[in-house]
Amino acid sequence: MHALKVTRAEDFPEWYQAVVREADLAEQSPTRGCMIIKAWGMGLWERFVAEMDARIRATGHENYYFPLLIPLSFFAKEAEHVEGFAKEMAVVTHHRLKQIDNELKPDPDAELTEPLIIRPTSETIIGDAFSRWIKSYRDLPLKLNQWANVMRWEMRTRMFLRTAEFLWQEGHTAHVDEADAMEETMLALEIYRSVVEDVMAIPVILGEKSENERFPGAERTYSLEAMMQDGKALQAGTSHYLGTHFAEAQNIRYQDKDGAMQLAHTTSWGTSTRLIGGMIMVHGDDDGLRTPPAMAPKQIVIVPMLRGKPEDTELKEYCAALAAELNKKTALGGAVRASVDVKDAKPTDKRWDWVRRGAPIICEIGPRDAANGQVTFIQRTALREGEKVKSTSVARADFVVQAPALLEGIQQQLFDEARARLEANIRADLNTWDAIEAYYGAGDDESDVKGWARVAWSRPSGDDLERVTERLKALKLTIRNAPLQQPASFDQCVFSGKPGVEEILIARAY
RNA sequence: CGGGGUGUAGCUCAGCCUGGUAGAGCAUUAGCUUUGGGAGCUAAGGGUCGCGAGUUCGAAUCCCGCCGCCCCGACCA
Repeated sequence: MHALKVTRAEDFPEWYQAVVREADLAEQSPTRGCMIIKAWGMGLWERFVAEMDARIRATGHENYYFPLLIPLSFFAKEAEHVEGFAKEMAVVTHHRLKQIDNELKPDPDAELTEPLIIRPTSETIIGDAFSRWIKSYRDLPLKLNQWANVMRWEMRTRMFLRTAEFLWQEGHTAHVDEADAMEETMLALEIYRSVVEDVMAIPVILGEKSENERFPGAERTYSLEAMMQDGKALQAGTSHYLGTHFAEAQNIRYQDKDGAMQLAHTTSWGTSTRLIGGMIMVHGDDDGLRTPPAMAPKQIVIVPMLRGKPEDTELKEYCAALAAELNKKTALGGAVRASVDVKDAKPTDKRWDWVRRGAPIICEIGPRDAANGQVTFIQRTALREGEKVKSTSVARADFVVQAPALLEGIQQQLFDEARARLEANIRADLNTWDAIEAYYGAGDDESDVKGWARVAWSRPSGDDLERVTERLKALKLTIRNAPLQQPASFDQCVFSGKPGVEEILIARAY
């Protein structure tokens, strides 16, 4: 018997929805395509923010805040950028409501002279500020970051993975030249790798996006690609070298040491609440989420087995003291996060609530444990032994000493499991188009996992690239990225038979 | 935005074909029993059946329109 009614094997999308709901992560809101992020889900996001923000600051960036609303005219400046976002922008046109025919409607007399766009990303308004702030080479590099909500009017939304409104972090920087800006682009990618792999325990492959998958207005786009348990890829973060495109469009110029005017080279990079969805699909099991300890808002949850009897008081004290002792310990680079679940609910219900949320360690302390000075716990990543829930009892002092190593072990275990899955599901032997078609085209049974393929190609451009993506689309495949780590020599291009110049990852994707 | 599905109690769903003003299980509340582990018995509360218009003496049920959600597609840093 599992804690969720749907298993991954039965129906992966249904299972995903069940985890979001049952683990108390988020729920659908009355506003179309938007979600209410609940305490455990928000706690995960806050852990992400803490870890990401620390790394962004440590590398010389500072946080700013720009407006939610952007003048429409700002978007008209960078042609590709507008084209990329025009179809999904929410527009504010009025500043007042009025009762008309018994209905509240925008007041026709209160139309804005210039409509405002709810930001889908902030390149334009930040670029505008850059153009005023940057005058001299001494003003560069300018490295800033913003934590914000953005809105993109998506046709098809999915909790965390693609919502109309989402929370994210967007870094924006300006540099004297390409070399400096490229260094920054790769630095951002490394910051992302560190948080996604070391904190979220999600193994990723870093690489460059193909021409057709680039951010609108970017010169080069790099991504982190993660593999979900159904074999699909999820873009876990992107970093863009914008060249001088935005500098030209928005007049971001500086005077160099010789007094000559130069265009700044800019970058932008972002990660979002989408990663929470990725974490669910990488680490979840049929009992709910398995939260990596470094991400868990509560790493150790203590459930006292209260019986409504006099000894309850002593039991509560024992548990509170245990939590306090654990909180003095250090694990995964920070203080251990342990707390007692004092909610007035049945202990077994509380246990399963925490199992579904994926608390790494759940302690269940009864009067006998308190009397014997011991701790009985279950480990989320080793929940069952056969059909039964596996619990372990150890002396309290030993548990406190071992807890940090236990948490670190769970963190490592989750990462190793995910990495083994990633490596096992990348085919490197599909070196002809026929082989690709045979593999991905055959028996479209949704239940068998079809992972990624790593293939050589001749890096076509323009119409040739268009034809390649059409062929891939027929198999529901997309080009994910060209991994940074490339072999010394290449097979023939699987699409054209020409000499290969690069290897790319192709996969079905979210 | 196209195709398919779906919307009935907090949750999972039955009822709809063959109209007669609402059901089950779980959850909730109360009482009793139980107590090293997703307890048992008894009782109670809870729904303008997604929204709107229509046919009808009468609509959860039939007709029309709209909306949300889920899946596939298109689209998508």
